[in-house]
Amino acid sequence: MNKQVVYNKLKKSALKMTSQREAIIDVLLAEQTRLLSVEEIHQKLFDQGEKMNITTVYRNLETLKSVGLLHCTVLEDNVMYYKLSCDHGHHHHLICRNCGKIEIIDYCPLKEIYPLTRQKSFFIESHKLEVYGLCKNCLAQKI
Amino acid sequence: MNKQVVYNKLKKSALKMTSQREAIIDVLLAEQTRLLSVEEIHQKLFDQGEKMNITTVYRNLETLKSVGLLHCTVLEDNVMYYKLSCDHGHHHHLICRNCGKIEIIDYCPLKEIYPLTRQKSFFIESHKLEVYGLCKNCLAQKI
DNA sequence: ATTGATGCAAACTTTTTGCACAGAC
DNA sequence: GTCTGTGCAAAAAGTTTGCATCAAT
Repeated sequence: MNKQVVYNKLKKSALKMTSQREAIIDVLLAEQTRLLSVEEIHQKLFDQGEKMNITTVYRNLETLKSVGLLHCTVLEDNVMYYKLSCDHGHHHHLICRNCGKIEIIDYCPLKEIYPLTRQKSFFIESHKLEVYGLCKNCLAQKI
Repeated sequence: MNKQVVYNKLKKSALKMTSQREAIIDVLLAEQTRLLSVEEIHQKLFDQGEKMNITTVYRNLETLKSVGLLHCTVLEDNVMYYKLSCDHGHHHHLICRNCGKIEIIDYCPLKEIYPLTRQKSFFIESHKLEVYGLCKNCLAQKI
């Protein structure tokens, strides 16, 4: 995901580009292989001198989510985590429970699941597959 | 899952059986094919005349979870949902977004995922697969 | 008798809302 | 100029904690 894709999507949705929104998007663009909580995003912005109200962070994440630019999930700690995502290119992730690093899994279980749901007359709308554990680095540090 | 399994597990963990705990377990036993939120559990107890503080519900769910008798997950509405589960018998679910009904999927993606994580040096600890949609009944009602 | 469980109230955390004002288009 | 976005304060929602008391073992 690059800046232009995000900008085009916002433009198409008649959303304005403000300095706050741009800063939030920059943080997300810079951490595309990591899940970030609202608190982490707000803290990173703060550290970069982009001091804004956390309400603004919440509202922008909601906006980005509503136009399909953001993926989010709740991890074991019951905290919501976010990352940029494109509408197209459905995929699943490995998630490091220590550092939040994510890697794309080149596998989707849909083809296995679909036949099973047919026989149960269950209408599939979406699915989630997440694998939790430790990434190479955190494993090496024996965390 | 039946009452005896739950009771044995609690006994082994030196946990006492109180009327409140029993009522909570009964609600969970009666709804083993449905995910329930804390609010729903509390309301069902209330309707049955088992009026207890919601703090007690929270504490008991935490207790049951800590001994491995309870499975929980956060759905699209950002609400935590619970159901009884046994330690053994790992499996995944179809979840109806309308009524919360769940059905077990007779498929686990672990064998497909494991080779992929080996080549990435990712150490798997756990995984989650959930399929969301509409069950037979809710589909028939065109919800 | 001991130790875990409960009720109540208060605190805490996370997220949302209302409103006046600012700023992008 | 219009309409969306922001900051601030307050509220709401969900969950946890401290403590005195109760009750299961």
